[in-house]
Amino acid sequence: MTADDRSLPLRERKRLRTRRTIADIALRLFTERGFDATTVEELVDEAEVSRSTFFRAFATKEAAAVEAENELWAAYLEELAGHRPPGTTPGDTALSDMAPGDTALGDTAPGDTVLAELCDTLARAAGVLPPDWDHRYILTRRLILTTPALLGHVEYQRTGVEKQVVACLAEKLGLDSDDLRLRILAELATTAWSVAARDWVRDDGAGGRRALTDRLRNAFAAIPDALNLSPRAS
Amino acid sequence: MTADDRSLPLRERKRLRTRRTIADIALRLFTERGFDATTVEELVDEAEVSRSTFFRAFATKEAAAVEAENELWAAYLEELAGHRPPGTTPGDTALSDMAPGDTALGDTAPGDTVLAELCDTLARAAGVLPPDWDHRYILTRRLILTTPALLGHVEYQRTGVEKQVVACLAEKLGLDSDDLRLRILAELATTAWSVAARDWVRDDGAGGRRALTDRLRNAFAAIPDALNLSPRAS
DNA sequence: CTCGATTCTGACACTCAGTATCAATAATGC
DNA sequence: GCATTATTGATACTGAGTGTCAGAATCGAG
Repeated sequence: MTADDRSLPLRERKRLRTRRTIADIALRLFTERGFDATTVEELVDEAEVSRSTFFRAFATKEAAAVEAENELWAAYLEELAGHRPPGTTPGDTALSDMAPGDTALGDTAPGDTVLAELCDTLARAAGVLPPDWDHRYILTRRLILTTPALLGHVEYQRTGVEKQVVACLAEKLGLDSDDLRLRILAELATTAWSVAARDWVRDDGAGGRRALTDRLRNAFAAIPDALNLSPRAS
Repeated sequence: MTADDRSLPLRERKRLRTRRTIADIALRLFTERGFDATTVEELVDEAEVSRSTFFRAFATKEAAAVEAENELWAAYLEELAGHRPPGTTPGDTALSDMAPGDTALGDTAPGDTVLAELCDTLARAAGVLPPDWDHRYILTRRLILTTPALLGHVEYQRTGVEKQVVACLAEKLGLDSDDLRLRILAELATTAWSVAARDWVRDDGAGGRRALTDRLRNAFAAIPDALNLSPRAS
Protein backbone atom coordinates (compact mmCIF):
# COMPACT_ATOMS: atom_id res chain seq x y z
CA MET A 1 0.00 0.00 0.00
CA THR A 2 2.82 2.45 0.83
CA ALA A 3 5.49 3.84 -1.53
CA ASP A 4 8.24 1.35 -2.39
CA ASP A 5 7.24 -2.07 -1.15
CA ARG A 6 9.46 -4.83 -2.57
CA SER A 7 6.54 -7.24 -2.88
CA LEU A 8 4.69 -5.06 -5.39
CA PRO A 9 5.38 -5.34 -9.14
CA LEU A 10 7.84 -2.79 -10.48
CA ARG A 11 5.24 -1.03 -12.58
CA GLU A 12 3.05 -0.43 -9.54
CA ARG A 13 5.99 0.81 -7.48
CA LYS A 14 6.91 3.35 -10.13
CA ARG A 15 3.34 4.48 -10.47
CA LEU A 16 3.02 5.04 -6.74
CA ARG A 17 6.38 6.78 -6.55
CA THR A 18 5.52 9.33 -9.22
CA ARG A 19 2.18 9.80 -7.53
CA ARG A 20 3.91 10.59 -4.24
CA THR A 21 6.39 12.88 -5.94
CA ILE A 22 3.64 14.83 -7.61
CA ALA A 23 1.63 15.13 -4.41
CA ASP A 24 4.68 16.30 -2.42
CA ILE A 25 5.68 18.92 -4.96
CA ALA A 26 2.06 20.02 -5.35
CA LEU A 27 1.73 20.58 -1.62
CA ARG A 28 5.00 22.50 -1.53
CA LEU A 29 4.23 24.76 -4.47
CA PHE A 30 0.63 25.41 -3.43
CA THR A 31 1.81 26.29 0.07
CA GLU A 32 4.53 28.62 -1.24
CA ARG A 33 2.70 30.36 -4.08
CA GLY A 34 -0.96 29.65 -3.36
CA PHE A 35 -3.27 27.12 -4.99
CA ASP A 36 -4.86 29.36 -7.59
CA ALA A 37 -1.62 31.13 -8.44
CA THR A 38 0.08 27.84 -9.30
CA THR A 39 -0.67 26.29 -12.68
CA VAL A 40 -0.50 22.59 -13.43
CA GLU A 41 2.08 23.51 -16.05
CA GLU A 42 4.48 24.84 -13.43
CA LEU A 43 3.82 21.85 -11.23
CA VAL A 44 4.61 19.16 -13.80
CA ASP A 45 7.65 21.14 -14.89
CA GLU A 46 9.01 21.02 -11.34
CA ALA A 47 8.12 17.35 -10.96
CA GLU A 48 9.65 16.49 -14.35
CA VAL A 49 6.62 14.63 -15.63
CA SER A 50 4.23 15.45 -18.43
CA ARG A 51 0.79 16.97 -18.04
CA SER A 52 -0.68 13.66 -19.14
CA THR A 53 1.04 11.82 -16.32
CA PHE A 54 -0.25 14.30 -13.81
CA PHE A 55 -3.86 13.85 -14.85
CA ARG A 56 -3.42 10.09 -14.92
CA ALA A 57 -2.28 10.17 -11.29
CA PHE A 58 -4.87 12.69 -10.10
CA ALA A 59 -8.26 13.41 -11.58
CA THR A 60 -8.10 17.10 -10.69
CA LYS A 61 -5.65 19.71 -9.47
CA GLU A 62 -7.52 19.70 -6.18
CA ALA A 63 -7.03 15.98 -5.64
CA ALA A 64 -3.25 16.38 -5.85
CA ALA A 65 -3.35 19.05 -3.18
CA VAL A 66 -5.31 17.01 -0.63
CA GLU A 67 -3.62 13.63 -1.02
CA ALA A 68 -2.84 13.51 2.73
CA GLU A 69 -6.53 13.92 3.49
CA ASN A 70 -7.25 11.16 1.04
CA GLU A 71 -4.85 8.78 2.79
CA LEU A 72 -6.63 9.40 6.07
CA TRP A 73 -10.05 8.49 4.78
CA ALA A 74 -8.71 5.48 2.94
CA ALA A 75 -7.19 4.23 6.19
CA TYR A 76 -10.46 4.91 8.01
CA LEU A 77 -12.45 2.83 5.55
CA GLU A 78 -9.82 0.05 5.65
CA GLU A 79 -9.95 -0.11 9.43
CA LEU A 80 -13.72 -0.05 9.42
CA ALA A 81 -13.90 -2.95 6.99
CA GLY A 82 -11.42 -4.83 9.15
CA HIS A 83 -8.92 -5.18 6.27
CA ARG A 84 -5.77 -5.37 8.33
CA PRO A 85 -2.61 -6.55 6.59
CA PRO A 86 -1.85 -10.09 7.86
CA GLY A 87 0.21 -10.42 11.05
CA THR A 88 -0.85 -7.05 12.40
CA THR A 89 -2.60 -6.47 15.69
CA PRO A 90 -5.10 -3.61 15.61
CA GLY A 91 -3.35 -0.26 15.91
CA ASP A 92 0.27 -1.25 16.51
CA THR A 93 1.96 1.16 14.11
CA ALA A 94 3.69 4.26 15.41
CA LEU A 95 2.33 3.84 18.88
CA SER A 96 4.90 1.60 20.51
CA ASP A 97 5.70 4.40 22.93
CA MET A 98 2.53 3.65 24.83
CA ALA A 99 2.63 3.56 28.62
CA PRO A 100 2.41 -0.06 29.86
CA GLY A 101 -0.96 0.18 31.55
CA ASP A 102 -2.80 1.80 28.65
CA THR A 103 -5.50 -0.18 26.91
CA ALA A 104 -4.81 -0.72 23.24
CA LEU A 105 -6.51 1.59 20.80
CA GLY A 106 -9.36 0.16 18.83
CA ASP A 107 -10.63 -2.48 21.19
CA THR A 108 -14.17 -1.53 21.85
CA ALA A 109 -15.86 -3.47 24.59
CA PRO A 110 -18.92 -5.46 23.46
CA GLY A 111 -22.10 -3.67 24.44
CA ASP A 112 -20.66 -0.29 23.56
CA THR A 113 -22.39 1.96 21.07
CA VAL A 114 -21.71 2.13 17.36
CA LEU A 115 -20.62 5.72 17.86
CA ALA A 116 -17.86 4.60 20.23
CA GLU A 117 -16.72 2.07 17.67
CA LEU A 118 -16.44 4.75 15.02
CA CYS A 119 -14.34 6.81 17.41
CA ASP A 120 -11.99 3.86 17.92
CA THR A 121 -11.86 3.17 14.22
CA LEU A 122 -10.80 6.74 13.50
CA ALA A 123 -8.15 6.56 16.23
CA ARG A 124 -6.82 3.34 14.76
CA ALA A 125 -6.74 4.88 11.29
CA ALA A 126 -4.68 7.76 12.64
CA GLY A 127 -2.28 5.22 14.13
CA VAL A 128 -1.79 3.34 10.88
CA LEU A 129 -0.66 6.30 8.78
CA PRO A 130 3.05 6.78 7.92
CA PRO A 131 5.21 9.02 10.14
CA ASP A 132 5.48 11.88 7.66
CA TRP A 133 1.71 12.10 7.38
CA ASP A 134 1.44 14.54 10.30
CA HIS A 135 3.40 17.23 8.54
CA ARG A 136 1.69 16.80 5.21
CA TYR A 137 -1.76 16.76 6.76
CA ILE A 138 -1.12 19.96 8.70
CA LEU A 139 0.07 21.76 5.60
CA THR A 140 -2.92 20.45 3.69
CA ARG A 141 -5.44 21.65 6.25
CA ARG A 142 -3.79 25.09 6.41
CA LEU A 143 -4.03 25.29 2.64
CA ILE A 144 -7.69 24.33 2.69
CA LEU A 145 -8.46 27.14 5.13
CA THR A 146 -7.48 29.74 2.55
CA THR A 147 -8.72 28.03 -0.62
CA PRO A 148 -12.46 27.67 -1.31
CA ALA A 149 -11.88 25.25 -4.17
CA LEU A 150 -10.07 22.87 -1.84
CA LEU A 151 -12.70 23.15 0.86
CA GLY A 152 -15.29 22.23 -1.72
CA HIS A 153 -13.24 19.25 -2.79
CA VAL A 154 -12.72 17.82 0.69
CA GLU A 155 -16.37 18.30 1.57
CA TYR A 156 -17.29 16.35 -1.52
CA GLN A 157 -14.74 13.70 -0.63
CA ARG A 158 -16.23 13.54 2.84
CA THR A 159 -19.74 12.77 1.62
CA GLY A 160 -18.30 9.91 -0.40
CA VAL A 161 -16.60 8.51 2.67
CA GLU A 162 -19.74 8.84 4.76
CA LYS A 163 -21.72 7.03 2.11
CA GLN A 164 -19.30 4.12 2.25
CA VAL A 165 -19.34 4.12 6.05
CA VAL A 166 -23.13 3.89 6.01
CA ALA A 167 -22.99 1.02 3.54
CA CYS A 168 -20.41 -0.81 5.63
CA LEU A 169 -22.31 -0.32 8.88
CA ALA A 170 -25.59 -1.34 7.26
CA GLU A 171 -24.09 -4.65 6.25
CA LYS A 172 -22.41 -5.26 9.59
CA LEU A 173 -25.52 -4.51 11.61
CA GLY A 174 -28.06 -5.96 9.23
CA LEU A 175 -29.81 -2.63 8.78
CA ASP A 176 -31.20 -0.83 5.77
CA SER A 177 -28.71 1.37 3.93
CA ASP A 178 -31.30 4.18 4.07
CA ASP A 179 -31.51 4.08 7.85
CA LEU A 180 -31.58 7.61 9.22
CA ARG A 181 -29.51 6.67 12.22
CA LEU A 182 -26.58 5.34 10.23
CA ARG A 183 -26.31 8.51 8.25
CA ILE A 184 -26.40 10.54 11.43
CA LEU A 185 -23.67 8.40 12.99
CA ALA A 186 -21.42 8.55 9.96
CA GLU A 187 -21.74 12.29 9.82
CA LEU A 188 -21.15 12.76 13.54
CA ALA A 189 -17.93 10.78 13.28
CA THR A 190 -16.46 12.91 10.52
CA THR A 191 -17.63 16.06 12.28
CA ALA A 192 -15.88 15.03 15.47
CA TRP A 193 -12.72 14.28 13.52
CA SER A 194 -12.96 17.58 11.74
CA VAL A 195 -13.23 19.56 14.96
CA ALA A 196 -10.46 17.60 16.67
CA ALA A 197 -8.14 18.00 13.70
CA ARG A 198 -8.89 21.72 13.42
CA ASP A 199 -7.67 22.39 16.95
CA TRP A 200 -4.73 20.02 16.60
CA VAL A 201 -3.59 21.77 13.42
CA ARG A 202 -4.05 25.14 15.07
CA ASP A 203 -1.53 23.98 17.70
CA ASP A 204 0.87 22.91 14.96
CA GLY A 205 0.30 19.23 15.69
CA ALA A 206 1.79 19.58 19.17
CA GLY A 207 1.75 16.30 21.09
CA GLY A 208 1.75 14.18 17.93
CA ARG A 209 -0.72 11.44 17.16
CA ARG A 210 -1.52 10.88 20.80
CA ALA A 211 -2.67 14.45 21.23
CA LEU A 212 -4.77 14.09 18.10
CA THR A 213 -6.57 10.98 19.30
CA ASP A 214 -7.10 12.56 22.72
CA ARG A 215 -8.79 15.50 21.07
CA LEU A 216 -10.82 13.08 19.01
CA ARG A 217 -12.16 11.34 22.12
CA ASN A 218 -13.01 14.71 23.66
CA ALA A 219 -14.94 15.66 20.55
CA PHE A 220 -16.96 12.43 20.63
CA ALA A 221 -17.60 12.95 24.32
CA ALA A 222 -19.08 16.38 23.58
CA ILE A 223 -21.84 14.97 21.38
CA PRO A 224 -24.37 14.13 24.11
CA ASP A 225 -23.74 17.55 25.68
CA ALA A 226 -24.50 19.19 22.37
CA LEU A 227 -27.89 17.49 22.11
CA ASN A 228 -28.91 18.66 25.55
CA LEU A 229 -27.67 22.20 25.08
CA SER A 230 -30.44 24.59 26.05
CA PRO A 231 -30.88 28.31 25.35
CA ARG A 232 -31.57 29.21 28.97
CA ALA A 233 -28.71 28.29 31.27
CA SER A 234 -25.91 27.69 28.81
CA MET B 1 -36.65 39.70 -1.80
CA THR B 2 -38.77 37.85 -4.39
CA ALA B 3 -39.01 38.49 -8.14
CA ASP B 4 -40.97 41.62 -9.09
CA ASP B 5 -41.71 43.65 -6.01
CA ARG B 6 -43.01 47.15 -6.83
CA SER B 7 -41.11 48.71 -3.93
CA LEU B 8 -37.71 47.79 -5.34
CA PRO B 9 -35.90 50.07 -7.81
CA LEU B 10 -36.39 49.14 -11.44
CA ARG B 11 -32.77 48.14 -11.90
CA GLU B 12 -32.93 45.66 -9.08
CA ARG B 13 -36.20 44.20 -10.37
CA LYS B 14 -34.68 43.60 -13.79
CA ARG B 15 -31.58 42.09 -12.31
CA LEU B 16 -33.61 39.65 -10.22
CA ARG B 17 -35.86 38.81 -13.15
CA THR B 18 -33.00 37.88 -15.45
CA ARG B 19 -31.48 35.90 -12.59
CA ARG B 20 -34.69 33.92 -12.22
CA THR B 21 -35.00 33.41 -15.95
CA ILE B 22 -31.48 32.07 -16.17
CA ALA B 23 -31.97 29.75 -13.21
CA ASP B 24 -35.24 28.41 -14.62
CA ILE B 25 -33.82 27.75 -18.06
CA ALA B 26 -30.67 26.28 -16.56
CA LEU B 27 -32.68 23.82 -14.50
CA ARG B 28 -34.77 22.86 -17.52
CA LEU B 29 -31.84 22.36 -19.90
CA PHE B 30 -29.71 20.53 -17.34
CA THR B 31 -32.62 18.22 -16.55
CA GLU B 32 -33.32 17.56 -20.23
CA ARG B 33 -29.79 17.18 -21.60
CA GLY B 34 -27.69 16.63 -18.48
CA PHE B 35 -25.48 19.09 -16.63
CA ASP B 36 -22.16 18.25 -18.27
CA ALA B 37 -23.66 17.89 -21.73
CA THR B 38 -25.07 21.43 -21.61
CA THR B 39 -22.69 24.31 -22.25
CA VAL B 40 -23.10 27.80 -20.87
CA GLU B 41 -23.13 28.94 -24.48
CA GLU B 42 -26.31 26.97 -25.22
CA LEU B 43 -27.82 28.17 -21.98
CA VAL B 44 -27.35 31.89 -22.56
CA ASP B 45 -28.50 31.47 -26.15
CA GLU B 46 -31.79 30.01 -24.91
CA ALA B 47 -32.14 32.68 -22.22
CA GLU B 48 -31.30 35.47 -24.70
CA VAL B 49 -28.62 37.03 -22.54
CA SER B 50 -24.89 37.29 -23.05
CA ARG B 51 -22.27 35.09 -21.42
CA SER B 52 -21.17 38.11 -19.41
CA THR B 53 -24.62 38.55 -17.95
CA PHE B 54 -24.75 34.91 -16.96
CA PHE B 55 -21.51 35.06 -15.00
CA ARG B 56 -22.57 38.32 -13.40
CA ALA B 57 -25.73 36.63 -12.09
CA PHE B 58 -24.04 33.36 -11.06
CA ALA B 59 -20.43 32.82 -10.13
CA THR B 60 -20.36 29.32 -11.63
CA LYS B 61 -22.40 27.04 -13.86
CA GLU B 62 -23.11 24.94 -10.77
CA ALA B 63 -24.59 27.86 -8.85
CA ALA B 64 -27.17 28.45 -11.58
CA ALA B 65 -28.25 24.81 -11.36
CA VAL B 66 -28.85 24.78 -7.61
CA GLU B 67 -30.56 28.14 -7.15
CA ALA B 68 -33.55 26.47 -5.45
CA GLU B 69 -31.21 24.95 -2.89
CA ASN B 70 -29.69 28.36 -2.38
CA GLU B 71 -33.09 29.92 -1.69
CA LEU B 72 -33.72 27.33 1.00
CA TRP B 73 -30.54 28.04 2.93
CA ALA B 74 -31.00 31.77 2.57
CA ALA B 75 -34.47 31.44 4.11
CA TYR B 76 -33.04 29.23 6.87
CA LEU B 77 -30.44 31.83 7.82
CA GLU B 78 -33.03 34.61 7.64
CA GLU B 79 -35.38 32.77 9.96
CA LEU B 80 -32.57 31.93 12.33
CA ALA B 81 -31.50 35.56 12.56
CA GLY B 82 -35.12 36.55 13.18
CA HIS B 83 -35.23 38.81 10.13
CA ARG B 84 -38.90 38.54 9.36
CA PRO B 85 -40.38 41.04 6.91
CA PRO B 86 -42.56 43.47 8.96
CA GLY B 87 -46.19 42.51 9.57
CA THR B 88 -45.55 38.78 9.30
CA THR B 89 -46.24 36.25 11.99
CA PRO B 90 -43.73 33.41 12.06
CA GLY B 91 -44.51 30.85 9.37
CA ASP B 92 -47.82 32.07 7.98
CA THR B 93 -47.04 31.66 4.29
CA ALA B 94 -48.48 28.73 2.37
CA LEU B 95 -49.71 27.05 5.51
CA SER B 96 -53.12 28.63 6.01
CA ASP B 97 -54.70 25.20 5.52
CA MET B 98 -53.69 24.25 9.05
CA ALA B 99 -56.18 22.47 11.25
CA PRO B 100 -57.47 24.83 13.97
CA GLY B 101 -55.98 22.99 16.93
CA ASP B 102 -52.47 22.74 15.55
CA THR B 103 -49.74 24.67 17.24
CA ALA B 104 -48.08 27.17 14.98
CA LEU B 105 -44.80 26.19 13.42
CA GLY B 106 -41.74 27.78 14.83
CA ASP B 107 -42.86 28.48 18.34
CA THR B 108 -40.45 26.59 20.50
CA ALA B 109 -41.38 26.42 24.14
CA PRO B 110 -38.81 28.03 26.43
CA GLY B 111 -36.67 25.37 28.10
CA ASP B 112 -36.48 23.33 24.93
CA THR B 113 -33.13 22.39 23.45
CA VAL B 114 -31.25 24.31 20.81
CA LEU B 115 -31.61 21.31 18.54
CA ALA B 116 -35.40 21.58 18.71
CA GLU B 117 -35.14 25.26 17.86
CA LEU B 118 -33.12 24.47 14.77
CA CYS B 119 -35.77 21.98 13.72
CA ASP B 120 -38.44 24.64 14.04
CA THR B 121 -36.32 27.16 12.22
CA LEU B 122 -35.92 24.81 9.27
CA ALA B 123 -39.64 24.11 9.24
CA ARG B 124 -40.38 27.84 9.23
CA ALA B 125 -37.91 28.37 6.40
CA ALA B 126 -39.70 25.70 4.36
CA GLY B 127 -42.94 27.55 5.01
CA VAL B 128 -41.64 30.89 3.81
CA LEU B 129 -40.52 29.78 0.35
CA PRO B 130 -42.62 30.62 -2.75
CA PRO B 131 -45.17 28.05 -4.02
CA ASP B 132 -43.20 27.02 -7.10
CA TRP B 133 -40.18 26.20 -4.96
CA ASP B 134 -41.33 22.59 -4.40
CA HIS B 135 -41.10 21.69 -8.03
CA ARG B 136 -37.79 23.41 -8.63
CA TYR B 137 -36.24 21.91 -5.54
CA ILE B 138 -37.28 18.38 -6.48
CA LEU B 139 -35.80 18.76 -9.96
CA THR B 140 -32.65 20.19 -8.47
CA ARG B 141 -32.15 17.34 -6.01
CA ARG B 142 -32.77 14.77 -8.76
CA LEU B 143 -30.15 16.49 -10.86
CA ILE B 144 -27.67 16.48 -8.00
CA LEU B 145 -28.07 12.73 -7.57
CA THR B 146 -26.61 12.11 -11.02
CA THR B 147 -24.04 14.92 -11.15
CA PRO B 148 -20.89 14.77 -8.97
CA ALA B 149 -19.99 18.38 -9.73
CA LEU B 150 -23.32 19.53 -8.31
CA LEU B 151 -23.03 17.34 -5.24
CA GLY B 152 -19.66 18.89 -4.60
CA HIS B 153 -21.12 22.35 -4.96
CA VAL B 154 -24.02 21.86 -2.56
CA GLU B 155 -21.77 20.24 0.02
CA TYR B 156 -19.54 23.26 -0.16
CA GLN B 157 -22.55 25.53 0.10
CA ARG B 158 -23.68 23.55 3.11
CA THR B 159 -20.47 24.09 5.07
CA GLY B 160 -20.83 27.80 4.47
CA VAL B 161 -24.35 27.73 5.87
CA GLU B 162 -23.27 25.72 8.89
CA LYS B 163 -20.49 28.17 9.59
CA GLN B 164 -23.01 31.02 9.63
CA VAL B 165 -25.39 29.03 11.81
CA VAL B 166 -22.60 28.45 14.32
CA ALA B 167 -21.73 32.14 14.32
CA CYS B 168 -25.36 33.10 14.81
CA LEU B 169 -25.92 30.62 17.63
CA ALA B 170 -22.67 31.60 19.31
CA GLU B 171 -23.82 35.19 19.51
CA LYS B 172 -27.34 34.33 20.66
CA LEU B 173 -26.15 31.98 23.40
CA GLY B 174 -23.05 33.89 24.40
CA LEU B 175 -20.76 30.99 23.53
CA ASP B 176 -17.46 30.77 21.77
CA SER B 177 -17.67 30.43 18.00
CA ASP B 178 -15.26 27.49 18.25
CA ASP B 179 -17.52 25.56 20.60
CA LEU B 180 -17.60 21.90 19.60
CA ARG B 181 -21.25 21.57 20.49
CA LEU B 182 -22.43 24.33 18.18
CA ARG B 183 -20.70 22.78 15.22
CA ILE B 184 -22.24 19.43 16.04
CA LEU B 185 -25.70 20.97 16.32
CA ALA B 186 -25.40 22.90 13.07
CA GLU B 187 -24.30 19.81 11.25
CA LEU B 188 -27.00 17.61 12.75
CA ALA B 189 -29.64 20.06 11.59
CA THR B 190 -28.54 20.03 7.97
CA THR B 191 -28.13 16.26 8.08
CA ALA B 192 -31.67 15.85 9.33
CA TRP B 193 -32.93 18.14 6.58
CA SER B 194 -30.93 16.27 4.00
CA VAL B 195 -32.37 12.91 4.99
CA ALA B 196 -35.92 14.25 5.23
CA ALA B 197 -35.65 15.92 1.85
CA ARG B 198 -34.16 12.84 0.24
CA ASP B 199 -37.18 10.71 1.13
CA TRP B 200 -39.61 13.49 0.28
CA VAL B 201 -38.08 13.92 -3.17
CA ARG B 202 -38.10 10.16 -3.67
CA ASP B 203 -41.88 10.31 -3.18
CA ASP B 204 -42.14 13.13 -5.71
CA GLY B 205 -42.96 15.67 -3.03
CA ALA B 206 -46.19 13.89 -2.17
CA GLY B 207 -48.07 15.62 0.64
CA GLY B 208 -46.50 18.99 -0.04
CA ARG B 209 -44.74 21.16 2.51
CA ARG B 210 -46.59 19.58 5.39
CA ALA B 211 -45.25 16.15 4.51
CA LEU B 212 -41.79 17.61 4.25
CA THR B 213 -41.86 19.18 7.70
CA ASP B 214 -43.31 16.00 9.16
CA ARG B 215 -40.39 14.04 7.77
CA LEU B 216 -38.09 16.68 9.14
CA ARG B 217 -39.44 16.23 12.67
CA ASN B 218 -39.07 12.47 12.34
CA ALA B 219 -35.45 12.88 11.31
CA PHE B 220 -34.70 15.09 14.29
CA ALA B 221 -36.45 12.60 16.56
CA ALA B 222 -34.17 9.83 15.29
CA ILE B 223 -31.02 11.56 16.52
CA PRO B 224 -31.06 10.31 20.12
CA ASP B 225 -31.80 6.79 18.84
CA ALA B 226 -28.78 6.98 16.60
CA LEU B 227 -26.47 7.80 19.50
CA ASN B 228 -27.66 4.84 21.51
CA LEU B 229 -27.53 2.41 18.61
CA SER B 230 -25.58 -0.64 19.69
CA PRO B 231 -24.03 -3.45 17.62
CA ARG B 232 -25.62 -6.23 19.67
CA ALA B 233 -29.41 -6.05 19.61
CA SER B 234 -30.02 -3.66 16.73
C1' DC C 1 -38.02 66.69 -19.53
C1' DT C 2 -33.18 66.78 -19.85
C1' DC C 3 -28.67 66.25 -18.50
C1' DG C 4 -24.85 64.18 -16.01
C1' DA C 5 -23.55 60.38 -13.09
C1' DT C 6 -23.89 55.63 -12.21
C1' DT C 7 -24.75 51.03 -13.21
C1' DC C 8 -25.68 47.25 -16.30
C1' DT C 9 -25.04 44.82 -20.66
C1' DG C 10 -22.72 42.71 -24.65
C1' DA C 11 -18.58 41.70 -27.27
C1' DC C 12 -14.07 40.20 -27.51
C1' DA C 13 -9.80 38.23 -26.18
C1' DC C 14 -7.37 35.51 -22.96
C1' DT C 15 -5.89 31.87 -19.40
C1' DC C 16 -6.03 27.47 -17.87
C1' DA C 17 -8.15 22.93 -16.34
C1' DG C 18 -9.51 18.74 -18.09
C1' DT C 19 -10.21 15.27 -22.25
C1' DA C 20 -9.01 12.46 -26.31
C1' DT C 21 -5.78 10.45 -29.43
C1' DC C 22 -1.67 8.23 -30.85
C1' DA C 23 3.04 6.98 -31.37
C1' DA C 24 7.00 5.72 -28.52
C1' DT C 25 8.63 3.39 -24.61
C1' DA C 26 9.05 0.36 -20.66
C1' DA C 27 7.64 -3.63 -17.96
C1' DT C 28 5.75 -8.44 -17.80
C1' DG C 29 5.17 -13.37 -18.68
C1' DC C 30 6.56 -17.00 -21.47
C1' DG D 1 14.67 -12.75 -26.59
C1' DC D 2 9.81 -11.80 -27.95
C1' DA D 3 5.02 -10.89 -28.09
C1' DT D 4 1.76 -8.73 -24.94
C1' DT D 5 0.24 -5.15 -22.21
C1' DA D 6 0.43 -1.04 -19.59
C1' DT D 7 2.56 3.64 -19.17
C1' DT D 8 4.41 7.85 -20.85
C1' DG D 9 4.74 12.17 -23.57
C1' DA D 10 3.29 15.17 -27.29
C1' DT D 11 -0.32 17.55 -29.37
C1' DA D 12 -4.66 19.43 -30.30
C1' DC D 13 -9.19 20.48 -28.61
C1' DT D 14 -13.34 21.90 -25.64
C1' DG D 15 -15.27 24.81 -22.42
C1' DA D 16 -15.41 27.42 -17.92
C1' DG D 17 -14.20 31.52 -15.82
C1' DT D 18 -11.79 36.45 -15.95
C1' DG D 19 -10.67 41.21 -17.52
C1' DT D 20 -11.58 45.06 -20.28
C1' DC D 21 -14.10 48.46 -22.59
C1' DA D 22 -17.47 50.85 -25.28
C1' DG D 23 -22.40 51.54 -25.51
C1' DA D 24 -27.07 51.38 -23.49
C1' DA D 25 -30.28 51.71 -19.76
C1' DT D 26 -31.52 53.64 -15.20
C1' DC D 27 -31.41 57.07 -11.71
C1' DG D 28 -31.43 61.59 -9.30
C1' DA D 29 -31.62 66.48 -9.50
C1' DG D 30 -32.72 70.58 -11.43
